[in-house]
Amino acid sequence: MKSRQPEPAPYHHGDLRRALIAAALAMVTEEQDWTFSLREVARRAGVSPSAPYNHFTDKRDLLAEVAVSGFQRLHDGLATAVADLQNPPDAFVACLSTYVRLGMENPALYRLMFGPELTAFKEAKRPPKMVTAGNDAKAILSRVIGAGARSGDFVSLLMEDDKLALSTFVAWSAVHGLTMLVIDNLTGINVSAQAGIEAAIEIQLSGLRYGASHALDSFHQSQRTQS
Amino acid sequence: MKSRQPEPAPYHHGDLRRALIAAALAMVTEEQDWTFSLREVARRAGVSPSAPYNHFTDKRDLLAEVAVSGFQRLHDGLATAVADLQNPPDAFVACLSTYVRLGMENPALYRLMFGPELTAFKEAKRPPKMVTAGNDAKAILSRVIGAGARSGDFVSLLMEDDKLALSTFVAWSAVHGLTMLVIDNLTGINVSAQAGIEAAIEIQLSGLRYGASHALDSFHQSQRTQS
DNA sequence: GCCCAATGTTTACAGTGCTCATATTCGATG
DNA sequence: CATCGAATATGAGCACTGTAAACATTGGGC
Repeated sequence: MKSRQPEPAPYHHGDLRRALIAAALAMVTEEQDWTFSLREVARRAGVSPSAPYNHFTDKRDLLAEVAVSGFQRLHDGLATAVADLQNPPDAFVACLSTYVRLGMENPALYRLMFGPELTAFKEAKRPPKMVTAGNDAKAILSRVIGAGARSGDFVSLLMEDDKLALSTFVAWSAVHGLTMLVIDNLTGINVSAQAGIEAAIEIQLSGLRYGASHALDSFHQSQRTQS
Repeated sequence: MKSRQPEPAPYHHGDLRRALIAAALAMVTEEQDWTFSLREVARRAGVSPSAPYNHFTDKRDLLAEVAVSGFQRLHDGLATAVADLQNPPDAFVACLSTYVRLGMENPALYRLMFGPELTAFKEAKRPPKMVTAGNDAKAILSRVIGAGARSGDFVSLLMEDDKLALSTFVAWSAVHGLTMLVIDNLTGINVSAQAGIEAAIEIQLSGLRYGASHALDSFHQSQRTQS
């Protein structure tokens, strides 16, 4: 009996690669865990246990692709968050809070993106796709900080490229650690997490406004002496 | 031959529990990975594959114990780092840089301590031993910040308990994120990592000195209105 | 129409975490 | 000192895993 639907599930699935990534992403999201078996992903996509090996070398390879879509989601979220904000400090705050919010919405995906499974074990290099996807997201934050420097909201020192990169790195690492501690329930403060998060973001903002000058300057010097 | 240590002689084939923890810790350190099999740990300790189950309910349970010793190592490292420093800002910087250094020295152990495997998957609660071990380490940082507030090096607002807790949380999350990005090779800055780390720490210090006032104040307000 | 490469299936293997019944030993008790 | 129970170690075994290899089925270019 022929199916009336356009896809009669033939021998060749058609677009298996994408289907497997989608299935794995869904499973990570639903179970908040990626210890499921590759066989189960295949089952969910309706193919045999070893079919995925035609499209991915590893289970890791599949999960890396899931992580890439996580980075894309992060990038898009940040982009829309700052789209309508002309004021750089506002955009900066929006950036950071969006970042934390996305992490809280799907902790397992966030952990997959930054966790050790795909990151830095042994000699295994982190898949380049993940690197560029992450850089794309980070670039948004960097642009916001740069705009703030030019507008005079942040210290003007940040207009220099290397200082901007350093400052972005610092802000990124701060919000990264913040997100990690929050989704790992390690805040250790007995107040509304939201209030704590907002305060933490404010402190980062203060750093860009006033406090960073001395630190960036000493960085400048250390770079000269060390070369 | 009686053991010289005060520890009462354990049981019949040796002190297996401790031996297994030590073996696992050594393997994590050597291989920078904890995907080894529980059977291999047992092999290394010279016992049968299922012997560990008399002392640990899970492989996770064993790894949790390894993480606990990691936290103890962190605690001891921080304690000795700040031991001889009377000046709070110096102690603060020593704290943070020691933290990052320890993380870099044994990335796999650090990732095990904070990683998702033992942390927050599903309903599995993080082992209480790990929680207290982590809190012990954090307490050192908190004491340093408190001392700085009383000495006048940091904003005096931090003498209040809740502000101190929040501020500790912020500093902790910042250095946590910093360490993570560094050991994951995600810094994205093309300068000496050491210089970047020092600058990042300086920026955190600036926050405590000057910039935190406004943020902590708004936190104060938000806490009142939300309660 | 035919052939090849791409894609999917089946079978198989070594290794895993973990359970359970069994064997061994230790330390307290009679 | 003999004995007994609890603690501890062993071995076989189960369900499952990731992955490889040989085979089957297809679609697109000649």
